[in-house]
Amino acid sequence: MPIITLPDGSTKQFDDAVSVMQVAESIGAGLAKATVAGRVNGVLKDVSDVITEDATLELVTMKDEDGLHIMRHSCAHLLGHALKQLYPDVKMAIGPVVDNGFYYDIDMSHKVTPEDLKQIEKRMLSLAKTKYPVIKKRLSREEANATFEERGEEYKLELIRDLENETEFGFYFHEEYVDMCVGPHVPHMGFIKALKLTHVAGAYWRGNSDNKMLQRIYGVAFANKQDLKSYLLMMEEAEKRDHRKLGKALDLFHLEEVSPGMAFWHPKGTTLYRVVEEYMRSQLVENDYDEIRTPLIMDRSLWEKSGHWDKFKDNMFTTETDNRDYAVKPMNCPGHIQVYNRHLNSYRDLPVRIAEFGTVHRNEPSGTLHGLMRVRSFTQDDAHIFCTEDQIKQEVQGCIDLVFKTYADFGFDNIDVKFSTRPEQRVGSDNVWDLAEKALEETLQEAGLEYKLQPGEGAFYGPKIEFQLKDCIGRVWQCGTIQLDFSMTQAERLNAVYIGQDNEKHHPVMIHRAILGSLERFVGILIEHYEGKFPTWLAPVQCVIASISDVHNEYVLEMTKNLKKQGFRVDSDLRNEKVGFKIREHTMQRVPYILVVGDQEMANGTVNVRARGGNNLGSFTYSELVDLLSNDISKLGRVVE
RNA sequence: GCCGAAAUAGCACAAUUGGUAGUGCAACUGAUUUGUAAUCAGUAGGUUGUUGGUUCAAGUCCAAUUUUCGGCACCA
Repeated sequence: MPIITLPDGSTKQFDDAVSVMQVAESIGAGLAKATVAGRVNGVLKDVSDVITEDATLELVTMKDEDGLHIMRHSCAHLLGHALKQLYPDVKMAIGPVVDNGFYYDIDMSHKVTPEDLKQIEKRMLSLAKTKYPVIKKRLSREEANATFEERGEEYKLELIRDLENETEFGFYFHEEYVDMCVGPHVPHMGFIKALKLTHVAGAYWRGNSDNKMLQRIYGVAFANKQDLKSYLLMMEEAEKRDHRKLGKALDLFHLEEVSPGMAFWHPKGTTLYRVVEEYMRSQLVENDYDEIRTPLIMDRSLWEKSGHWDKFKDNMFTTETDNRDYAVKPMNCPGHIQVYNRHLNSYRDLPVRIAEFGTVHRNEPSGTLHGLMRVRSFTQDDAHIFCTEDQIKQEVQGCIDLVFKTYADFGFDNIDVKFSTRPEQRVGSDNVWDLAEKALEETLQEAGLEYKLQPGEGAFYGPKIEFQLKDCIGRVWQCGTIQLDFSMTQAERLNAVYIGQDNEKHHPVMIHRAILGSLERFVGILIEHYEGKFPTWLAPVQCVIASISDVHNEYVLEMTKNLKKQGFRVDSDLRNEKVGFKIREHTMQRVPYILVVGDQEMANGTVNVRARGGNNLGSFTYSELVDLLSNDISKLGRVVE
């Protein structure tokens, strides 16, 4: 005699075991119709699942995030249903839910084209329209195997084989199509109203590159057509922010075949890049770092000692001369240890903070390159802190503070923090890893930061904290990183030492830390974050002074010269064009201020200021203009436009 | 690296079944002297990513290769 407690606290008593749907029906027909699934004692269940004992129950509808999730999962099954009808020889692998949609990995000889996607989508929608019921059954291992053997679903059979301890499997029957799933799923396909198959791509079976490559069909799905439409519109808008497009349109940088994955920075892009670098340099001074520069190319033996050669030799650029093998540096740390070791250090010197805008080259696999986000040549705002074990927490805390201050100055407040622990392939004893992981984790907790644990994702020499930002279409990129390293400084590696209070030699702990990470990537993210409408601080051109006709040119040139002398980035536009033409062009170039000079302005010794966005701010004298720009710049990226 | 797609003027894009490579913007020249998102006219610009093949004829078909795009695997 189960007593069901509903979210409002009310209870319902039933004489016998009762299904989620029966409870919904007992409340009302409308609710029953809208119910996708139930949350029984906090666990999602199908509407057909039976409750035998007292429980709390929440009915899940499409207004619920979980409802949407379930519908998307059912979309994957619907995709399977449609595919099997259109391509009977297709073999289904796995079909999970992802952000905004779902995918299904499939194996078949026919290569799915974008044209095919349209046909498959059409079939899915027409199947959904019939609102056929989804029937759930629990099958024994034998029945499950028999079902998939009959259908030649070799991937599903492998999945069953690997679920060694299970005796029963959840099966969902979609008319003639069958899929195995933990569920829950929609009670009938009428819940699927708005979906779109977006693209097809390759994906390895079980995410392992030794396995066969399957075809992965991606789709998005929403509760209704309106939501789907606004999502697609949002994606279109987001694509306009793409740093590769804006990089071209705003004349910031380009990439070309002669040097894949290595950017050619144009004058405007270089200005932007340099402002970012100068900002970081000012932070180094404020936080007691010493800036250094180390060679691009160093002897192979150094990389063998550091352990990089062993793990990354395939991804390193090498060169050879006078019978010596060299590697182009993929990291700055070995060079920094050479500088640390230039003299004997005392415990009194620690912590030693050594920083470099270090350009590194990594021969990344060709398929990974992506605009400025993933490149083969990039500059890290890199630093290494040599300290004692007692100083670790304080130093890591200092790095975390610097990360958040820096990101806020650049206008970012949405930052994901990840904590990555020991990987399988690593150097250093387990004792040392225990120590390092504990130190980082405790600092994170003391800082009160929310973070996600990534087991096994650490660097080969130590655990790391990562700071991630998102690009315009939701892809996540690692920027800042703090890594704790007890190994590199040891005698058998690069042998960094200091003389302790006890007059004995000790090896310091090394903290690897980058705030922006790769300057290239960070600039790429800035471009997308601001859609190229950089705050005045970062804008490659802060204002353009446009003459109305050539009688004003001399005045414009004089004003331009004066502003440049004050350190502002100013261009003049004296072209023989109408002012509307000039304004259009500089607006499209996203210049923060356009200063118009005509007879009036010349007579009054002013400029007319038009702000980006089209607001006319009126007439400004020279000193008023200087104030306007200076005030703007002093806010850095902490501005809301 | 793997799977799939793509590559045409500085940029954005056309080019029917294989049949003279075009348009817009930008550039250059001239006219125009302009008041807040495009003044008008003219000129020039290309071995269609590269290499090879099929064909009377290739931007178009085939092969190889490079790069880019979308994912996957990788990411010190």
